[in-house]
Formats: sequence, structure tokens, C-alpha cells
Amino acid sequence: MLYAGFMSAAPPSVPTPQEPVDQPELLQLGTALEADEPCLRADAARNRARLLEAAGRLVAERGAEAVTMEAVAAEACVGKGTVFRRFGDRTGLLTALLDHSEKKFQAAFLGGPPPLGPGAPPEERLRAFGCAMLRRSTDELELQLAAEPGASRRYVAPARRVLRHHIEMLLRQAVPDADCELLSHALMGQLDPALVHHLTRQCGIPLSRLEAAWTDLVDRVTGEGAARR
Amino acid sequence: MLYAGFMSAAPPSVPTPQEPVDQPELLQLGTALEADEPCLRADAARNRARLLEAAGRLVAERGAEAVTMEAVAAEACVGKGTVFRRFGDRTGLLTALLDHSEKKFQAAFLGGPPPLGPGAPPEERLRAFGCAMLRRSTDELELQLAAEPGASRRYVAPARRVLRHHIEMLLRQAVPDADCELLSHALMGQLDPALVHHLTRQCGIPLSRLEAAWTDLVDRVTGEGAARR
DNA sequence: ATCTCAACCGGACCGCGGTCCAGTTTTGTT
DNA sequence: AACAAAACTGGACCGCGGTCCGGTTGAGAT
Repeated sequence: MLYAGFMSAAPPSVPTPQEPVDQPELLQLGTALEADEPCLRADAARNRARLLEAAGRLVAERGAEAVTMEAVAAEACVGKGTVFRRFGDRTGLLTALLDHSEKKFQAAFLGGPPPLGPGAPPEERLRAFGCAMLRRSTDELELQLAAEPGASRRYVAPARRVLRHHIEMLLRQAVPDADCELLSHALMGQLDPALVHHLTRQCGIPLSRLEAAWTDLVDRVTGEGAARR
Repeated sequence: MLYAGFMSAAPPSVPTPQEPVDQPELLQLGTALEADEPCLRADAARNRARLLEAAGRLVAERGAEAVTMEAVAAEACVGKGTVFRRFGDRTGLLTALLDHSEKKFQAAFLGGPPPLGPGAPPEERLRAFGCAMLRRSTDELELQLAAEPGASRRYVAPARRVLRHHIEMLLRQAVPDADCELLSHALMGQLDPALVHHLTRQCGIPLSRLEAAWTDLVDRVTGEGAARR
């Protein structure tokens, strides 16, 4: 009765019981920090805990690459499907493993004491933020890397090396006193095809704006912009 | 020898008859541009051509994601093993597909006419280089993306978004007149865990240098460095 | 206590990337 | 022309990520 003449709106909408994958919800400043799982059934919550623990054990004992979905399932005495239902995919599982330190870090720069948290001038906060992230990266690096497929190969691709090297050379001419090798990586970041795809296709940003941002970045880095501003 | 130390430095080096995978050799300025394959046996060369052609056909007809190793092999009437022997892995195959335009691009900024090629001041060459790369990316984007596994997800990861957004906010305070959204991506590039791993673990660069480079980058971008230099 | 239904579970199943090796073809040598 | 070594070939095989679905179980309503 409820749905008399109502169905026309609903698309094909299979009776999928709504993706239950728990997103690592982006912080909720001020709310209780430990109310993680939305409203999980008892057994589901128990399995989730088991799975995370098992995954942690695996990465501790045999390295991050041993964290295979099947292995985790077996280690937790749980079906394979359960792992996927809970975490969506491998990346989701690894991300969940990182979630705790992630939240701590977010809390630190969002509400913690200066210079990381609010209260210091923005430039100083930026400097502190970068250093904090660098240190954090070196700690949980293995997981961080495993969570992103193909991450370890990215900076070894020959093509990329040539391009970066060219930027580095030009930088050496333009700003001889800088650490051009490292600086070139920052510039490369702005030209990453994946980024370009994301910005233009998914965010709808026109190419012209990307170009403008690039020239602006070059100006700032080479110090040419200082005169103009 | 060109690629010594590329693929994770062959460890125990089994009696494998030397990886015959043909690297997209990094440019050889001045040599013949069409002597691509090093010294391939006749049938091997023929199969290689067949494979590339088949792959091209597939990507043209059914998109880059249809370029499966098995599909390419079948389309070229060739065994699966042959594809892997020739190109190493999927990435290698896609890379080889991109190789032609890659070489053209390299030639353009290495030896072509200014402002891309030599002859113009470095700042101008940098600007031209970026714009050229941006345009190139938008063209062969699909392949470029497919060649790097997980590339399309990278910039959608929630954690990354939060971090980038924080940088963006700080930038807005520090340099209100800039395109902070785009600028933040460049800064993020310098903090990418994969990059940190590559620089510290594979290149042996100490963390302190990364930190120094980061603060220097912040100074340059916020214009604070101008006063200091 | 019982009923009902949505949520959950497990594991069979699929496709793909990647490896391996027995057999075949090419090339250089005598 | 005949031969041997080297290089190449193809397809069976493996492991893993991801999907699917029939059966089960927990939680609220009566």
C-alpha cells in the first residue's frame, strides 16, 4: 500500500542493503572520539575488531605485503566475503588500519597546540605541518605505501625521471642556490597526469586555470613573482 | 646497461637468460629515431609489432581498461607468455604504447625550438614546459592513467583530502590572492608518502634535508623567502 | 517466548596479472 | 648442409582481489 504508484521514481535500484562499508569519517571536531562504528550489529562489530587485530598481527609478523584479504580472513577465522563487506577492498582495510594514527594527527593540526594547531601565523603552521607529516610518513611508511597500489613504482618510472630531471636542470639555472632536486618534485606534483585528470574531469576545472596556476607557481618558486606583487 | 639498477636490482639473479624486456630507452639525442628495438630476433620483432598494434586497436575500440594482457595476446594471435616476455608487465605494455609521443615530447623540450627547447631563459622554459605537459596530459590521458595502477583513486582518498584542505586553508591566510586550491596540490606533492619513501629509502636522502626543502618551499610560495634572499 | 526481517556470514566462483617450462624456431658456426 | 646453442613461444598453472548468493543470526516488535 505504501508503494502504490510510488515505484516510478526509484531507478533500477537493486535491493542492495545499502553499502555498509564504514568510511573513515572525516573527523567530527568535538564529538566523542571513540564512537567509531556507526551502529554495527553485535557480531559484525566483533568480526570487525577481529579482522583489524588479525591484520595488525599479520603486518607486524610478516610485513604489509603479507596482508592478503584471504590471509586476514583466515587469521580472523572469518569468511572472505566478510572482509570485503566490512572494508570494501584492500585499500579500505589498510586505510582502516591507519585510521587511528590518522585521527590523532588530524586532531593535532586541527585543534592541538601551536605551532601545529591554531594560534600561530599560517606560514609557521605550514612549516610545522609539513615537518610533522614527513616524520609521520617515515614511521607508518610501510602501511601507507601498501595502502596505495603501485605507489612504490611511481617515482622509478623512466619517463617520469626524465621529465623531473629536466625541471631540475631548469631550476638549477633559475635558482642556483636552492635544493633543486627536491624542489623539482614539488613542481612535478602539479603536473601529475592523475591530478590533471582529477581536476579537469572530476572537478570541472578548466585547463586555462591549471596553466595559470602553473605559471604562478613557477613565478613564486623562481622568485620572479616577488617583483610583480 | 642503460637500465642497470632499474627493476629492484636483480637479487639472487637466477639463470634467467637476461630480462629481454625492452626498456623505453631514455632518449639518445642525435641517434636515429627509429632504431627502436635493440636487436630483436625476426619473429620476436614481428610479434612485438603485432602486440602493439593489437593493443592500440583495443584501446581505440573498447577503451584502455579493455587492454587486458590476455585480450591483447588473443587479439594478436600470440601466447600470453609472449606478451609478458616482451613488455614485462601491464604497465610496461601501456608505457610502450605511450612511448612514441613520449619521445616526441622529449625531443621537443630537449632540442626543439624555444621557448620549450634551449635558447630561452629558464623561467620561460619552465612555464612553457608545464603548459605543454598539461596539454599533453589532457590528450593521452586515458592511457597515461591506465599505465599507473590506482591512479584514478589517489586524489579521492578521504585522508588525503583532509590534509590537502588544511594546507589550502593555511594558504588562504598566508597568500589570499593566489589560487590556493591548486597551489595546495603542489605542496602536497612534496609530502606524498610514496615520494618520501623513494627519497629516503632508495636515494638515501636524510630526513633533515627533506624538512629543509619543505620549509624553503613554503617560504618561496608564501613570498617570505623573498625578503631573506 | 515467538515471530519477522534486515543485516550478516561464508565460501564457491570468476577474471586477471604474472610465472614456468617443455617444445619449437632462428641464427651463427663448421 | 648439418648442427648446437640461444632465443623465443604458447598455454597450463598459481594466487589474489573482488563478486555473488543461499543459508544463518541478531534485534526489535508483539
